[in-house]
Amino acid sequence: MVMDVMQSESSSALSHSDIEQRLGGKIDRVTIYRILQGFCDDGIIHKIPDENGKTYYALCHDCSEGHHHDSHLHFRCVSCDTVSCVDAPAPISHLPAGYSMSGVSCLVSGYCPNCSPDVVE
Amino acid sequence: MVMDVMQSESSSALSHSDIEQRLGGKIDRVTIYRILQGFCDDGIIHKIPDENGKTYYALCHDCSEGHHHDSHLHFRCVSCDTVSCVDAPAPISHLPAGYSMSGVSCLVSGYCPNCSPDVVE
DNA sequence: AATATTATTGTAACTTTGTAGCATTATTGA
DNA sequence: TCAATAATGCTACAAAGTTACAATAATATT
Repeated sequence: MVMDVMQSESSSALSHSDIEQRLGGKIDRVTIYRILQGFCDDGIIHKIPDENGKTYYALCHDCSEGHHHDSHLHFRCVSCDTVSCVDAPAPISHLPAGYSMSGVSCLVSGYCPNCSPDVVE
Repeated sequence: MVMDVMQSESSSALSHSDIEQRLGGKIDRVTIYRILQGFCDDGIIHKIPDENGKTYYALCHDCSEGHHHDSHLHFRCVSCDTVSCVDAPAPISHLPAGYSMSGVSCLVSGYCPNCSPDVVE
């Protein structure tokens, strides 16, 4: 059921309370946490903390069994205020000497295609 | 006093509770929040949410009055578990068509120079 | 089929983080 | 000195997670 909710809104990431609301109390708060935790462990969904520490969860179309990339972009639209996965490569060019990289989590803010000034015209 | 604490540990970012501890109860919890908030507004420190939504605060050496860059890297060392600012440029190369960017917050995980396998040898 | 075992869920309590409101104390200015 | 403004402390509150344990459901075993 949790997966259904997430797929129904596949383009944007949902917070725990979003999911809870959409399930209308049919599944307990704690159970939802556990299920999301499980999905994360299995690499089925991404956990995305925003600038204020609020966390969102999103399915990733690119990520399937075996092929899971942790280091890709997440995007928050400052207009429609949705968070989503963006199909873009790991963005780090090079780090200063001495640093090695094992993962990246990156949240970009701006206008999404729907809310982009061009489109709104 | 809050600034003193942050400068004394200038290389790594501190959480609110870190700061609270180091002040040993001399300043109230809420006041610390307010001071950190103020520093953030003034662009003196950075607010850095980690992968788990826990937020850290860090001085940035590069950022001074007037010259404040929001879009730069933060780094968490998976070994010594410290969070810090990294002197690297805004890392986003290019976004898919339709997206526009106004800000980036990026947290890289890996080994810091101190904990790097080479150094530990 | 009946029972034991294991995994999932629900429930309540608790911790942590952050915020809001208001009284109290410092600071500044006239 | 005394009013006005700002900064601090304190209490209470809300939201987000976690933990522990009881209750249900699902599997397995005989």
